[in-house]
Amino acid sequence: MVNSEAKTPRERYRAQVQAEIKERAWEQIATAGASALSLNAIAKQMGMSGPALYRYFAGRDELITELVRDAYRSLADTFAATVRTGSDVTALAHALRTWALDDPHRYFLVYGTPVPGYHAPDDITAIAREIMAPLLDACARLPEDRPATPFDEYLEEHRDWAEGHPAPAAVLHRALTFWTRLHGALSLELAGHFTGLGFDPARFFAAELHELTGSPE
Amino acid sequence: MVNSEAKTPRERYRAQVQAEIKERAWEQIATAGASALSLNAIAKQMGMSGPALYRYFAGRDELITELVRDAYRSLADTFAATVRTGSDVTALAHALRTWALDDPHRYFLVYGTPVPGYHAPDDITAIAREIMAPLLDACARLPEDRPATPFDEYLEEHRDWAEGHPAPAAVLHRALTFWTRLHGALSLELAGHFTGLGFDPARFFAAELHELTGSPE
DNA sequence: TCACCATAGTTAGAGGTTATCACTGAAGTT
DNA sequence: AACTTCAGTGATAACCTCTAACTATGGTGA
Repeated sequence: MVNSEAKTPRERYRAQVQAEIKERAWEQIATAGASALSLNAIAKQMGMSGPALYRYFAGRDELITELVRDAYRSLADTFAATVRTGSDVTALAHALRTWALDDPHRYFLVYGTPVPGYHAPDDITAIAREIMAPLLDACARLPEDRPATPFDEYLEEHRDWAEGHPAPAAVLHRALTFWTRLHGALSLELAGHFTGLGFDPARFFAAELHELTGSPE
Repeated sequence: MVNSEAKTPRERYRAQVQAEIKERAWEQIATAGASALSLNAIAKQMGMSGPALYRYFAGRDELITELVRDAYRSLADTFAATVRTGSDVTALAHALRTWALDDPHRYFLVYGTPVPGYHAPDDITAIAREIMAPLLDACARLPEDRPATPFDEYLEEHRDWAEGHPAPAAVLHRALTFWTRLHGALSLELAGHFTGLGFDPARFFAAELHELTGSPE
């Protein structure tokens, strides 16, 4: 998070303050959500006046964009670290769930309700695809024991997003459903739509995962 | 939406103003999202000063709660109307998608990122369950051609949320996955996570639906 | 018809926010 | 030692929510 490559003392100071701002911002987001993020409050917490923060971030939007970027980055790193241990798609799913439960607001910063005027910068969409890569790899290692569906064929002709990944369309399809189904279960759980329903969200998540991989529960 | 049952002229006027406030609020939400909803701006649009709105809503939170309630109500009515025509689970799914695409912000008001301090009143959770009923009915009419899973058995012992619905656990499971999977596909589509990926979200939605019902694509 | 009163809408203001501006003072550089 | 760069300041504008006190008006009971 902190750029320790900085040479001059000024750059190091700047990087450190910038990092502390982000840290406070994450605390605020974790407790009250992104919409309640207040530059003023952060400044006050850090013992300086409001406008001082504008030396470090052009405004609230830029700070949030930075946080969104960090959130994406964090998930991408988590996935990369998981796959580096030779883990399968199940481990990836649990890594996702752990990452999400670890800080639900961070999850919603990535996959939650979009801000209307906002469009993610290119480097963020690049990280989004970087997240996809380990998922595709893991899905490619799964046994292909399912009959090809019409959507598989369609996907074969619309596989731009795989960016040259050699996996067959059935694998792409599996990765896609992995993403959307686990997001469906996870986001509703995190948003509290399962509370009071009497069943354990973890078990439902596991059930969805098992149906995804085809392995017995 | 408008309470035309009002007796006195004052009540009718009041109901009408209240309805117009909500209408303007929906416009604002549609263009700038719920977080950008401004009572002041609504008042100015309606040609009156800010504090006047407090005669109609106790505050911003109450207005948003009302809008959330209306959104739930709208979805429940849409489902009820769909099921009244003797439609199956497929029609229900398309009704959901149409309803969501019709006003994405309304969808996110119901199923999107939760507001941190906010807890839905009882009558809203009641509508949420009211939404579940037609879905359970439709799923019960589907042929049961799948082997029972361990999660089915687990669900049999945790079926409080079905509220006395006679459907077997397999049906509950199906309704649950219907909900979460379609939400997963839909919410990612609405949030723009599929843009630039090259495939048609409608086709993916259809593919998920077909896998859900077991019918050929 | 007239007086009354409940209520819609007003202005003023407290306290919060983002953000810009001109300025000060200190740190690093030459 | 002089100079330049830049972090942080207070003042200010323009918003926001929400409260309080006041005015004006339309419906209603005597």
